[in-house]
Parts: sequence; C-alpha cells; structure tokens
Amino acid sequence: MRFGKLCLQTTRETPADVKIASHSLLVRGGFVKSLANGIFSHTAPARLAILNIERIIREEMNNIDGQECRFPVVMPKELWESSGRYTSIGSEMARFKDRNGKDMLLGMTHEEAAVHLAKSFVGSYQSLPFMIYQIQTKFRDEPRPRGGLIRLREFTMKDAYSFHMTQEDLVEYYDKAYEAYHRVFKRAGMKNFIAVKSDMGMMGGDRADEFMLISPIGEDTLVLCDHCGYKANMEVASSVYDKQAPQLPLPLAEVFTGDAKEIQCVCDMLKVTPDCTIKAVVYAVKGEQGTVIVFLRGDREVNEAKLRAVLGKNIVAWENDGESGIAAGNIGIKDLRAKNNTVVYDISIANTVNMVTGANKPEYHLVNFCIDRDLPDSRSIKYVDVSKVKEGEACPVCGQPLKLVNGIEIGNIFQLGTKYTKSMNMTVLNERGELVNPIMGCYGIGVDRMLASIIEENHDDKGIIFPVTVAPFKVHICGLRMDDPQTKETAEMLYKELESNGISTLFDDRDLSAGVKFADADLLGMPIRMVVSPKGLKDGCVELKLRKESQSERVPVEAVLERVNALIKELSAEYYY
RNA sequence: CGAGGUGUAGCGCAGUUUGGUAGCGCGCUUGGUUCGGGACCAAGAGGUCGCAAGUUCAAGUCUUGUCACCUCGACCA
Repeated sequence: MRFGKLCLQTTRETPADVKIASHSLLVRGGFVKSLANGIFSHTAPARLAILNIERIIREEMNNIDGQECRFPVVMPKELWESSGRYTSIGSEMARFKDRNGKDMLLGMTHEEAAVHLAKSFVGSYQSLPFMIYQIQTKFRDEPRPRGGLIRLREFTMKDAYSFHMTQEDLVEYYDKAYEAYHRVFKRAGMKNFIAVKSDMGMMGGDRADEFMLISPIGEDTLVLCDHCGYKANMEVASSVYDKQAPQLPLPLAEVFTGDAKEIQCVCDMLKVTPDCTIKAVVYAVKGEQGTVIVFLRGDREVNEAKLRAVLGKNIVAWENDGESGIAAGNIGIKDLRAKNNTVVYDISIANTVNMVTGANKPEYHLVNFCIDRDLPDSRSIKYVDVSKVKEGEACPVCGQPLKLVNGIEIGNIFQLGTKYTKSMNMTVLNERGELVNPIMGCYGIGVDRMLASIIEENHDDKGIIFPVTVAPFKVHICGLRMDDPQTKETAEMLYKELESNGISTLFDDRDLSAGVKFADADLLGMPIRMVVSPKGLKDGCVELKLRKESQSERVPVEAVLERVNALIKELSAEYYY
C-alpha cells in the first residue's frame, strides 16, 4: 500500500480526552476514528491488523475442530424469550421494532442462535461432540464505553459453542480450548497474560475462566498467589480470615455516638480499629420490594458479584426512602426491626467477640457485641463469603499472602451445562435411544480489545511496536528524497518486489522530509523499516532496521528480499507456541 | 442513573469575564528554497462558533431549552 494514497492522517498531538496508550496511538496513527460513543471506524491498517488477529484465531479454532459458521446480527424477540434472556438482560441489549411492529434485537452474544441452529440439524449422539464458531460484530449498549477499543459498544467477537453428550467430554474439550486460547494470545504477541477463574455473569453455567492481560489499565482486579499459583478474578476469589485473638467477652453496652455513622468516625470516637466493628451494607433487589442487609467486619468490603451469586438475585444500590425502618448509619444485628429484608452474614463476623455495631436506633452503637452470646438464634445463622479479598490476605489454598493486579479481559471460556439446551428444548438421542439435553461450552474472544491490548503491551514512547504476526504490513519503506530519480526508481522496484513475493509492505512515497517519515514509521510500528535514500544507494545499499531495535544494518539492494525474509522468519520465531 | 467538564476549520486550542468584521498552531493547496529524525519563505483554501428559541441596533460571547461527547461515580451506611 502506498502511504500517499492512504485514507488516514497521523497526528502529532494526542486528543485531550485520551487516557491510555493504545487509544492514543490508535488515534494518532490514524488507525481508528471515533464516530459515536464507543463506536469506531477502522482505517485500512487497523483492518489489516484485525484480519491478522482473526486469521490466528481461525487457525486455532479450526485446529480444535471448530466449524466456522455465521449467526445473524438481528434476531427476533421470540428466540431470546425461549432462553429467558429477553427479560433477564437489561438495557445493554439494543431492541427495536421492524416495520410490522415485531420486536427485534441486536445480537450481543449468540448462544440462542447456536442452539437454534444446532437443534435443527443434530438428532443423535453420533454427531457429537462438535464446535461451531463465528467472528462477527456484536452490539452491547454499555453504560460507559471507555479506553478507545478497550470497552466498546460495537465490537468484533469470536464466539464459539461446543456441544457434548457428557460432562467429561465437555471438560476434555474445555481443556483443549483453554490450550488453544493460550496459543492464540501467544501467537498474537501477548506475553503477560494469564487465565483466572471467573464469575458466570449473564451466561450462567458451572465453571468459567477468563484470559487476562495483566495491565495497570485493566478494569478487572485479579487475585494471585505467587506461591501456589492460585489465580482468580476478584469477583469470585474466596476469602479466608485471620481468626480474632482470643479474648474474654465484656458486658454488652449501648453508647451514644451522635452523628458518627461511617465506620471510621465511629472507630475514632470509640478508639477502636475497623476490624473490631461489624458494619451493615444495604442493597435493594432489582425488581423486588425490600432490601438486602449484609453484615460484615468493618475493615472488609462487600463483593457484589459474590453477593449476587449467593442470593441468586441481582442487587442494586439502595436508596433510603425513610420507610424501610432502617436506621441508616446505626444498623446492627441485634434487634433489627427492618421490614421486608434479607439478612446476609459474612464469614468475617462468625464467632467474633467484643465488637462495635449499630444499635438500630439513631445516634447509638453497641460495644462488646458477641454474636454467639448476644443473639438468641445465633446457631441458626448461615455464614457466607461475600467480601472482597484484600491485598496481602492469606491465599485460600496455601495461606501465603495474596497480591492484587489489574487485568484486561481478552477472552473467556464457560462450561455452560444444559442451561440453553434445556430451556430451548434441544434434545438428541443417546446410545440407549433416550432423549437428552446436550451439554454446552462457549468460548469468546474480543477481537478489537485484543488489538488494543497488544498495543498496550507492545509500544514505546514513539509509537506502536507491532508483533510481526499482527502487523498490518511487515515492511515499511521510507523513500527519502523521492525527487531523486534513482532513489524513486529503486524504492518502487523494491516495493513491487516485496509485494510480489507476498511480503505486505507500506511504501511511504510521499515527498516529505526524513524526520516526518521516520516519526510516522515509529508511530505506525511495522516490524521492519527499510530506508531507501541516495546516501545508501551510493554504495548500492538500503538500510534495514527493526522497530524494536535501535541499530540498523545496510543491505545491498539485490540481497534485500532474502534478508527481509530472514528477518521475518527470525521475528516470527518469537511467536510460535 | 448521579456529579463535574467540554462543544469554535480535518486535528489541538484561544477568544466568552466586559456583546461590536472569526483567530492561533498542526494538517491541506500552489510556487520556491531545503531535506537522514517532525525544515523555511511566500501566497491560498477551509468555520451558518453543537442545535433551537429568546434578549439586543448588534450574540461565539447574555438567557432558556435541547443534543452530543469526555471524566469520575453509581458497595464503604
């Protein structure tokens, strides 16, 4: 491709509202153009990089016997009602009516379509297992898109669906997919990624893993143990606690605390630390009356994802309407008289003694509260784990201190079970002639987000450093002094030679100064830069430089093709799995 | 949904306090000189100042409404 004719403009300045490196470089390099909130157009180089990523994904999916299919973007309401998700998914699903007033929606994932397709073509166990997948545009009306291509409303996703007769068969395939995902990310030039156990979210199912690129800009928090290798998303990470030091129970007493409501204020007033208190956090249940009150140790925070999983209900922020009977700021376990509420006891308060807690009346707290002594029905309390893991807390597996890092979710895999095949009534005959629901797995990769993540991990202060496997072009020719006939002729000749030998090349044939061309070459980040100039041609040479290196080499014009091929081979070796 | 911010040329911004001919830098066009790390000179093109209504002799500027975008928040009782 010729730079001079590219529909693209590089810029020196980063737009003021851009916060992260990949977004900045994608915009400055002219790869993407924001069209609306969370919706981008891609220029040719971005498209080429995406196609390279898709090619890697296709190869790996085909390698685990995937069949590339295609599901519709637009689907009727009825299909999604059959799985129950038409109502269970909120406003992130875009809905509209067609000309006849029929309710339609834009696909945000395709379990329903996959089951719809599979159930009509598959009647017996002899066809199973199989996996179907697609790479296609999804639309999710995210509440807050951000970070350029990191969180989009319209995006490209590879989504795969596998069907099995037994759980064992699913697990076996799941492990193959798990390995295939590692190969995809490795081949695409990612280094610092890991798989962690994750929440099921809207998918439902038995087990899920997320593939995370460890990065400070990641939106997810990951809990890791360097000692035993425990890895989990914060959303599902289990907590274990230091047991309270043994102490004699002191008499329960009510103390005046006035306006002190927040944990820290109460602690300051009573001269205690937050881990000696029990606090209450109140939620509302989405679409239902009443509240959920969570009691947990004052130094802990509620993990809403774990709470949702425990309740099996969606919770939302609670707003005090003054009618709930709740003494906000002074809520305690003892004599809680709130109406219509579900009470959740976190394991952090089990068997605690001498704690500070709300007195369930304004301006008062209790001190020396001992849950087993002061609650008549304490034995019937079922404690659950709903708090967030903290940095340094003991690993639930080996007890060593945990560390927290941020991660960008670049892919996920789920063991769905029969959630969709049951609800959508997909059955096949087994060996004994009985009708059974196949067991499903599903496997997603965010393609655009992968591009952004690759750039997050592969750039310097001058621009992108594309892995050779993903780079839109392998070679970037900078023709210096294109007004010089011999230089122009040689650059043209080399460009055509590379292209005709299957080496994708970006040819900067513009009549601009060397500095501009070098800056653009660094910004766009192709792995090999070739400088064709009168200076080099004087000795019959051109200059080759790798984007990731600072040293260049001089190569005779006639040896260029061979040398470029060798460099590509060398660069590619890094990304073999 | 809540709070804050921003909408002026393709991009980045000034101008708004105090109403009075639409500005700067980058980019773009033409000519010339340069040219191996974001060159210089000269001459140009390009904007109904997000949109709508209002106040005024006069609105980018004041008033009201509205739309869009950005950031943070939407557990810490």
